[in-house]
Amino acid sequence: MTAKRSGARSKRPQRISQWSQPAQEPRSEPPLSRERIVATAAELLDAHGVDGLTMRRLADRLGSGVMSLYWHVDNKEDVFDLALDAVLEYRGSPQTVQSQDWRGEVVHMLEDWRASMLRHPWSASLLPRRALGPNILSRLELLSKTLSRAGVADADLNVAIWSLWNYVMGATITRAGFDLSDDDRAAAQKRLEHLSERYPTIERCRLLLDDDWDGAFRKGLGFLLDGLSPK
Amino acid sequence: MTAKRSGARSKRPQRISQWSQPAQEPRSEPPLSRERIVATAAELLDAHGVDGLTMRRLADRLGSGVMSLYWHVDNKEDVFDLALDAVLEYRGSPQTVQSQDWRGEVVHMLEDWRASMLRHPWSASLLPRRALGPNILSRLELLSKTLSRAGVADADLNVAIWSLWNYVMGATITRAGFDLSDDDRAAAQKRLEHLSERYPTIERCRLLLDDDWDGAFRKGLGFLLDGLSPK
DNA sequence: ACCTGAACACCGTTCAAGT
DNA sequence: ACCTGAACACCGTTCAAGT
Repeated sequence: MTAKRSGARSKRPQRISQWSQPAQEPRSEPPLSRERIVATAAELLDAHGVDGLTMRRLADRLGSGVMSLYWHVDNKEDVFDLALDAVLEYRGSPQTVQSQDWRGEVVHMLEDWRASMLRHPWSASLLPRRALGPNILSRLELLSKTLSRAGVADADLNVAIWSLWNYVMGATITRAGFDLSDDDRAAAQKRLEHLSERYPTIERCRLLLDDDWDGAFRKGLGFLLDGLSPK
Repeated sequence: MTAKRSGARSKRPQRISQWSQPAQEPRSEPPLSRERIVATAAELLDAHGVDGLTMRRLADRLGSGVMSLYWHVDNKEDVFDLALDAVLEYRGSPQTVQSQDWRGEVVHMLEDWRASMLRHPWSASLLPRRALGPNILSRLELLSKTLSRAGVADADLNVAIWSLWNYVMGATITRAGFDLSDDDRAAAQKRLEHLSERYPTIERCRLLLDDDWDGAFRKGLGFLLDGLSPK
């Protein structure tokens, strides 16, 4: 259904006659597969960002013709969907013991969620309008189960889940977007200085200069969980 | 600096000789301007979505050559940045009286923020990696001022602001993304039914079918504000 | 079942030039 | 100061065909 990241198997065919291969690509490629396509797409996205992913480049890197991709994949949108979900595979504690510390569990899960996406910043900018892949659904399921066990009533569960989801997605997108060059930072700073009479409060609390993103994420999540906690 | 939405002035030149105009576009266009470009871009985005905005189509609709746009605008990215900020102009209560109900004020501001973006769903998908335009900064400034007046200490202000921002942006992006056709909804539903043994909790609380987005937004925001309230 | 090249209908932007 | 057309180096995808 989606990239299971089974790793490209290295069962390479290896039948190269000495001269028929025109000294182009000595490495013989394993056969094309959905998994290889998605993994390579993620590499390309890591290296060149969202705009750097091109069906032609993807095919190039896979050593195939462009149109070969379309046998395994519907279209470029499909590649994006699969790449996003692939990055979100959850490798949490395999057998969660019935812990008493549900808050700690939730915080851990959501910090991992955010960290997984920030490792591949393009995933944040892919979030809008993308479908919920199986890995995302798994994470949502685990979150739901934990909250439910913690005593959140079914009637409140949806609000709790969406609130946490919203918070995490907003934080991740924002953080990924602000992970700019120092030049950009300096420019923003300069603009703010110049306009400090227009945005005095922002200027005073140095909103745009605070770079303790991780701390702010944890603290705000704490506040949200305070509000969500079953009474 | 950015689109002030001053409205296209209608000081149209009006010097059309009867035959030199080859019966193409009878309407004589007002001169090109940053404002007109941004306003027209927003129209195009409303009508055809993010992928529907093309420099060529934009120029067409403005009755100019493509390259004329580049005199007023750096590039396509620039157009996106300007369009996003243009949609976020805040027309709130002009002279806020020193209200006692800071919570009500914050809720109103953030609901308006979300509503403004949902009126133009493309704005949500434009959020990642976009710069903070003057209208966004104004909204952040107003939010900061209100929280500060409400008694949030400067030391906690950044966390409070970013938490609320994250929540609103996450909620807006999610909601805009889920505003799909009924077909998509039905498909998601079907997939979930089929996989209900894999995602039992999600299935049980009908997470993906609950469509009281506004209510969920308000409730979750309430929880977050509970946590953020100065003690 | 899987892969391919040619072709189509587009893109954003550079450049050298016009007024 | 403002606008332009031609040209460049790309795109994603259809199609008819190959093995």
